[in-house]
Amino acid sequence: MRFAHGLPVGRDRNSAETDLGIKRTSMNKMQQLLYSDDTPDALATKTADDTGHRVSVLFPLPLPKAYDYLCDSADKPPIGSFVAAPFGPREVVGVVWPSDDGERAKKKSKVQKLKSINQVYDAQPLAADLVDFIDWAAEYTMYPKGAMLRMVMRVKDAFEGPRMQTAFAATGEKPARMTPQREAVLAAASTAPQSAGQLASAAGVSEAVVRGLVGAGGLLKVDVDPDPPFIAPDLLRAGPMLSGDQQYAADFVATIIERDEHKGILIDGVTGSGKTEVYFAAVAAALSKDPDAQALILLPEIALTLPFLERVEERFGAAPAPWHSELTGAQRRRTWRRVAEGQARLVVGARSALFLPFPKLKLIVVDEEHDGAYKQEEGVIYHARDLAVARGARAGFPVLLASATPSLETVVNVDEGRYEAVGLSGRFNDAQMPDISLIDMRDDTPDAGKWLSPKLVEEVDKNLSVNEQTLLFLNRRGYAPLTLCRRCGHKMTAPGSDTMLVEHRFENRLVCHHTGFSMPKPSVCPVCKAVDSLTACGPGVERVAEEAKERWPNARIEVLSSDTAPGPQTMRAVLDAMKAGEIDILIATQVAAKGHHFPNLTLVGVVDADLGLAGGDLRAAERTYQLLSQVTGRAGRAEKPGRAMIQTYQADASVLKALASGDRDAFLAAEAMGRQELGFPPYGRLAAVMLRSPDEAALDRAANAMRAAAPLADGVEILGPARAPIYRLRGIARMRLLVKTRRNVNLQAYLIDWLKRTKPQSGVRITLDINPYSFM
DNA sequence: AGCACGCCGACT
DNA sequence: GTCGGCGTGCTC
Repeated sequence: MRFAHGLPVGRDRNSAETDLGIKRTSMNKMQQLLYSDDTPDALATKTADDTGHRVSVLFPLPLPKAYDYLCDSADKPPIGSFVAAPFGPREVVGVVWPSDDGERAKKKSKVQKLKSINQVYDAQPLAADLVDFIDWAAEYTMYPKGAMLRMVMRVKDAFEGPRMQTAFAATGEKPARMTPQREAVLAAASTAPQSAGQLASAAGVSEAVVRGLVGAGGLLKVDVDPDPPFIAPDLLRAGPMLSGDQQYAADFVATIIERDEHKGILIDGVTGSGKTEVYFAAVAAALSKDPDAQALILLPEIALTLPFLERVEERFGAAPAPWHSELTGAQRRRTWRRVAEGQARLVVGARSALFLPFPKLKLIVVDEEHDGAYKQEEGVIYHARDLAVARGARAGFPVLLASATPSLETVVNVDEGRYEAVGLSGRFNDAQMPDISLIDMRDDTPDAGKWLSPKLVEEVDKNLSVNEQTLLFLNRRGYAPLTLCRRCGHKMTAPGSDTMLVEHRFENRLVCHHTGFSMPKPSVCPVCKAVDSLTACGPGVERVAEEAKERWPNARIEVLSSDTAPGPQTMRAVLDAMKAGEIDILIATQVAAKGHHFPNLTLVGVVDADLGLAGGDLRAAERTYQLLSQVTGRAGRAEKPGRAMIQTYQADASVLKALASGDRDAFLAAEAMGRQELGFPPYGRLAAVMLRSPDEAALDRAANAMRAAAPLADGVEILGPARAPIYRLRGIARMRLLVKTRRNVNLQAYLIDWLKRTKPQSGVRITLDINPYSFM
């Protein structure tokens, strides 16, 4: 794929088809199903209104279908309404759902007594496109519909509307008897209504004074909404001047928004090329078009920082509604409610923001679309970028994917004409791309117990001598990734897990990065009892920092990783110090790779480029390219191009050669060819079937039985079962089967058929991961 | 997800 | 003889 910069690439095709399109399944028609063409097919969203006062209700529980209830036919709640209904021995809040016609037909033959709905909530019903999306996403990911609905309803009781809080507002009248205390309270209340406690503390008096003023007529009791509305984005506010490329891209996107149709659109441009301004313009266009329209900007969790929110505020004169894992309960409720009302028009959020109850979503932007953080790996497993595209395709609005290093999936979608693409060239302020070179560690070997090659050391020396900053990148937290007994060879692992304990020397502890387990570093080997025999093997950032401090005793050296000892504020402080030029050498994990601009950083050293290539899952090379391209891109500034040195023992690896030559498109083409030959995504479909059990023998039996039960089908290949790379985790053993199919096979239908033929084994749990990214 | 039903160990 | 462990199954 090559982009003529400023020109849209990709044949025009009207189809809103994505790779995610799947057919509704009908169990006994396997042949038809398995080889059906891929066009997505509208799921039934129409109301089967023939049955008067009967409604289906879906509960936010891991249940695959909705349940039928009676209701007063006079005020039958529309689809999407929140209702409370008796369910088993208790009452549960659910959502009125489209009834499944097939299910209904079955039931009509049976006499069935239905219970009645208890209550219909006053809240705005969920939008039809969200209901449709939940149905589709459940079918695609193979999770029960109710589990998907739970993603929408995770904010407890938010649909009940505001729990009004009592506040006191100044009436404007002064009671006859005034005191200094009363004056102070009235002064505090004159700005905005506040609670008795707030007024009392603002005035430095007791709450008795506040209550007294109510009786005396100076204050009035009012109910206030505890969730203040969001300030509307100012759509007329002028953004910065756009470059020619940016303007072209913005206009191109605006045309598609104007046409009100779905398109996946890749915004392709290096860091600093101004992708953000292009999609800000798109947001403005989408929101201007319709006064009720809403837009969502998705970011990988890690990029969702205060600086980004401030940038949005600067552009639109108002902070967006935020959505991420760090929000407090109250903040979460505020965003959820205001989004549901349509009041919050611009949301900036992490992947789960996709499940907010937008009544009129008209645009989704997926920034850093290649980022692995979009893949939810726990609970309901889904890929937010893929679901975002599917949501836009089904609801008929555009979805923008922005990246400097787009995923192969997206690039192939562009090449095959399913997505559009606009390219941005050049860096802001004419900053140059860094000069990247490889250091072959076989020729340029560091001394024993050291990790920096002579060449890299020499470059750092040069940089120090001209007072420019250096970033040494190593994607490994802690001091050493492996702790080994020199006498008996025992490797320290977490209890019940096949995970190595990582030494963290700041805290003098051994830590498991997978389970969270940690222990003080023992002085005796737990197996052979040898004293002081435990040895640190391999480097982490702390160890490289130790080496750097030894080598450059006069340089200002800092370590930065997600667990830099004293706490999260430290991270901010280190980043600020780096920006301010108060650090000469920063040794960091990937937390430093994203979204920070260090003006005096001119040298980036990648300590171990081979780290991400080990293990060899299908996306290892791609991820390495993306990560290292981002990290090395940190080097350089307007007046002076930066340089990056990549240490590797695999200097012939095509990924690294492509990085050094800057030929991204050649790398992608080679990578695509490799995937195509093997039939891996995006040229084939892949699903992981994971089995877990505390009982290893039972797990083995179950996995083999499952393999044996796999139906033969043309274009379907079963791989495994194989033990997970981390076989035991927290006392649970895990095995995996992979299903690889041709692209025209309905993978979900195959899996349903397979699972039907598999006897459930007691104590063995099965989870499915459609299009897996993690193979741990 | 809850919650009940149901079938095997250590207690009044 | 009961209290209670959590495996299995159901909820319109």
